[in-house]
Amino acid sequence: MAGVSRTTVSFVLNNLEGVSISAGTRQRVFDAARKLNYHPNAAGRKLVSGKSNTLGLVLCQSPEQVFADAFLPQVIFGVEQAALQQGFHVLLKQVEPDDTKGYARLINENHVDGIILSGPRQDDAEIRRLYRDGVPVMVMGQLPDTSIPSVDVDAAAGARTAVQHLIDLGHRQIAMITNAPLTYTSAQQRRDGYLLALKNAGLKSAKSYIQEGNYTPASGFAAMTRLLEEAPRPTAVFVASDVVAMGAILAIKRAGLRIPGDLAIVGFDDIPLAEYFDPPLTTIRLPAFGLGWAVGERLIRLIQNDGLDQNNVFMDSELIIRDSSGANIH
Amino acid sequence: MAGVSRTTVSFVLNNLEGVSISAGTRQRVFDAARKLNYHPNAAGRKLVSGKSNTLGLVLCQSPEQVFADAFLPQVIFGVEQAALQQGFHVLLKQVEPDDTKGYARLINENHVDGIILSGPRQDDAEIRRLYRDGVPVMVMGQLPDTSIPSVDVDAAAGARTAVQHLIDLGHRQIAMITNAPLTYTSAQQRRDGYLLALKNAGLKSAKSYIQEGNYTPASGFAAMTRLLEEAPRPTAVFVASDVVAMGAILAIKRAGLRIPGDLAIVGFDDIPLAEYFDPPLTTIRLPAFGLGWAVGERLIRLIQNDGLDQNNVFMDSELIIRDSSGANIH
DNA sequence: TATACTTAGTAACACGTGTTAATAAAACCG
DNA sequence: CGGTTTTATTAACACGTGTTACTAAGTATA
Repeated sequence: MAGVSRTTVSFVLNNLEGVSISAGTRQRVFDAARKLNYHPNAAGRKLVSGKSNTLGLVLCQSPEQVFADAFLPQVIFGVEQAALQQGFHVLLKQVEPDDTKGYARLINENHVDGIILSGPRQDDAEIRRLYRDGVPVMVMGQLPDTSIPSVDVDAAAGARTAVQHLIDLGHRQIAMITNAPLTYTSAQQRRDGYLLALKNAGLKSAKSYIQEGNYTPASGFAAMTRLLEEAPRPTAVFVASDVVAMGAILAIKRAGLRIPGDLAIVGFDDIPLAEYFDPPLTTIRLPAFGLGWAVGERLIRLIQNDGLDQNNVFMDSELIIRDSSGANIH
Repeated sequence: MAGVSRTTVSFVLNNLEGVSISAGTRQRVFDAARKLNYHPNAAGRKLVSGKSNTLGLVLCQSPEQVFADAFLPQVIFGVEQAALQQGFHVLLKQVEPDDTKGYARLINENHVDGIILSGPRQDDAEIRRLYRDGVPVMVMGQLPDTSIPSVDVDAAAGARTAVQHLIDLGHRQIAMITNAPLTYTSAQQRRDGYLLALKNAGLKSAKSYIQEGNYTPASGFAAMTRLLEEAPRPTAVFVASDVVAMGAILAIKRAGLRIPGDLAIVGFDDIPLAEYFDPPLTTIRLPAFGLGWAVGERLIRLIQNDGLDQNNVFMDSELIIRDSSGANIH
């Protein structure tokens, strides 16, 4: 329609440097493209370039985990934003935690240029294979014994801060409820921060003072019920998940005890509702959006072969002091 | 490597019917494919077939909306599952609410075969254009004055049930806090259900008894504070969002009133935490996962040119009776 | 045995793009 | 004016697949 070859059209529309096209021709191409409502076909581009301009966001969490994970949307949006900024798309893929190999297809069949793995199992062999084969890969969370680049919240430091806060308030009998079974790294890290804070303060930690939660309020209720039967009863509890803390708080109230008077609570995550708990929850705020953004942005750098300044990034969390820890009561 | 042509390979691996290939050849092809770790290239397929086997999931919600939307992950997972079952992928795309045309590119450039639009603006012109052009499109929610196929919760019916529940408990002064500004369809529907329940019971509805929320607990706190100053003070409030209800509940407690003794509350959504509110929240449970599943499954049918049994689907919600409405107190 | 039909396989085209090497025309230089 | 460089444009190939039309050989039928 513009009276030129396909090649010329390609040159003009891609605004290629080092090729000279007269202004008149250029304009004719633009006009024709507009008139024909022309849009370059992605499949054609992908085929010839070998690039898909797409990030694979693989979620390994089980459905229960996800439903309880109040800030997964923020993480996803962070990835989206980072991708958008570089003209990338985001392909979402959920895989059952035990379904290894479910996502390798994305790479093998060239659907995506790289993969973000959220919440992988410790023994996930597929991600290691992809990494070894030179596939651009980022992990959200941590994988031991590998040099796979990752972005994670410095959960241990956050947990340590949370517990230190309780220690500073004078508590000596501090228990903990984990966010998940200790087979999960994120649960281990938070417990390690708890233990470290106790150790630094010269406090002892009893095994029975650590109860396991599993993402749900119900598990928090059960765990707290067990803790209330401990002797001596703890005067403060670090609950490594706000959602789990919600259940724990209900257990405390049902037992007729008061927060923070009888029992101080510090949570973890700072979900949007935490501020509206009764009492408002002292907790650790996670940079959920920033986490997603960072992991997306770094994966794109890997894809484009720009180097990473550091292989493993740990993002800082922030102590948000509200009423449940008793710090605001004078 | 198998000593046959590409054509034969294609026939064998796609298991094409109506073509006869000897068992020996077939096996040689399989063996070679395995040995070479062969995976068909998606770009090549898409190019020749014109199909991308991908659904575009477009989220129009603003970030604040999304962060507060506790069951967005469930919806997304529902779509994922439906897609997975038919061998489709899901491409996620967030667009600013005012950024029309942001997602048409997905179709124009053939990234996706169809689009699911979640939470569109009422005046979204782009979706109407796509629909008119014959693009497979599904809307989550509702769009007035169109015949675009949609899946939605029957929010009006749910709201009506919630309010009827309060009426059945003997309440006559029933106020409402909306989940969002009334410019949003979902807010309108829930309000309409509220009004209908009142009307059917022969009750009058005062304008000042309807206060607006905007997805956040903070807005619920503010709205409830206004309601508490009304004379006569309502004896029950229907809050059209559990998250907003969380803020409303805090306002009630701050005012020294008791739930449900002084003020009964019914929420909407049944977020995972609703059961652990203090008091546990009577609310309307939405089939979030089912919603996502239905919209995904129907979009695929549209893409494959199977007809839809009905153009607009309304899914039922369910009244979950807990303590906040006072029904369990005898 | 001549004919028709089935079986097994392939050559050739098409999809829509990016890129390299080549060509023709124009401009510059001595 | 002959030769060299620059400018504007294109022909031809490549990417990896699905599909149609065709061939050749084998097998049943009359």
